[in-house]
Amino acid sequence: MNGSDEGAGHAARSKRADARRNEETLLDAAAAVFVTSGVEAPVRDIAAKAGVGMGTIYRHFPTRADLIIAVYRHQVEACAEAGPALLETSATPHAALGQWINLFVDFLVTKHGLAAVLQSDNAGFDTLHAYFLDRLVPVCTQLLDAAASSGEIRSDLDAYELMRGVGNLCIGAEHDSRYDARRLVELLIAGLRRPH
Amino acid sequence: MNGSDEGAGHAARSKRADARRNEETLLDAAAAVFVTSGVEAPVRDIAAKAGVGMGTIYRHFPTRADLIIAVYRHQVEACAEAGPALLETSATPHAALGQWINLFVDFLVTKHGLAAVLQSDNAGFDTLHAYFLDRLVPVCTQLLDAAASSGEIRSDLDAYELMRGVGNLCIGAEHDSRYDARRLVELLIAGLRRPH
DNA sequence: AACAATACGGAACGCGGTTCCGCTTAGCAA
DNA sequence: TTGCTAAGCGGAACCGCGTTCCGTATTGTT
Repeated sequence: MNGSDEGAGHAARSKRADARRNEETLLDAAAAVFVTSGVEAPVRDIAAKAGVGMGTIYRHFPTRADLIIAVYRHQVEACAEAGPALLETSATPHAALGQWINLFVDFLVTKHGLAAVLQSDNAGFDTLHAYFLDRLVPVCTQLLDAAASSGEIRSDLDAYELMRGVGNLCIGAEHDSRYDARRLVELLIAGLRRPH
Repeated sequence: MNGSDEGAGHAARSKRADARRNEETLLDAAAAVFVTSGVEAPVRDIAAKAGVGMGTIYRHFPTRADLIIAVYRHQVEACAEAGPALLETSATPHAALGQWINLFVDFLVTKHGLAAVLQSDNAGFDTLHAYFLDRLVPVCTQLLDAAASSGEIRSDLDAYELMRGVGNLCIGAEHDSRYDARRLVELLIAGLRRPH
């Protein structure tokens, strides 16, 4: 919808070849650094890892959010697309919801510091926040609606709130062995069940 | 147990009068700044508000955690003490647990940024983390045990995990009107209910 | 009044994000 | 091939913030 291709699909050539190469390099470097040092790693580290100067990184990715989005876009897309698929293949909508949330939690928990940054109120991360929300809330809404109309869950919680709650529960899960975000999220989903 | 009085209760004189005055002033200033700018307000702001230099603030409160603890100690104590009280006055242990968690959530949600800082993995905040945990986890354990042995809830979640989860759910609740931490915490507690 | 001990203020340092500008290089045209 | 220009690059420099350090001021005691 934006970013890598220019839309009209013909004369999409505006970037110089070295620029595109550098963007690639930066994405790889950022991905690597994110794994080892988390998504809040110093910008200089990423630039160093990529072997480029500070200017280059800021030109390609004006905010850290842009970089994070670029690095994880594929996985977020995959998660978003898994929603409808799960709805079809799962026994019940509630099961689909549970599995999809699990997917999301796994994603967040394995990305060092991402959950924290997602909920950060720092301006500059709000485009990141917005991207995740835009992409995933509709999917979650669909699953939630399906589960609600099948009568399995209460319907007084909207997808936005659920997603934020799940995201929050994932914060800090990566370096605290006593804290299992998955379990708490399960509990939360269990709490959604309509009392019967 | 530490801090303001020297324990043995006789020759408790070690601090100079101006030092004690400054400590008071700093606490008041910090409390005020925390309200307006959150618990992550620049140290300089607090020093300025108190009308003291940087050295003074660091001498009295070597880490930000110390300052935060000092400012909120009374309220944390009150919360801790409310636990056993609620257990006696409430209809069921589960109800007591719910009310106590509510108390905790209200406390966190009204302290701008405190929940976030509580879960922060920054070294330097771990004494804050530890203080909250030391003080509140035993209380929560007591409530949880009571509710578990009365058969109201499943017993496979320990107090530590619950407290962390609740704390996490409170992050960012203060400036997002679409997100109601209390509701999600309720859901979590509902999820604790033993299926019957 | 003099003198330690204690405490104070704020300059200075380090780190990390961000900007800015002089230099380099890709891509094109003659 | 050679020149030219604009796109792109590197990294020094700047800013804000946490933290340290030390010369100075204050307290309380003799």
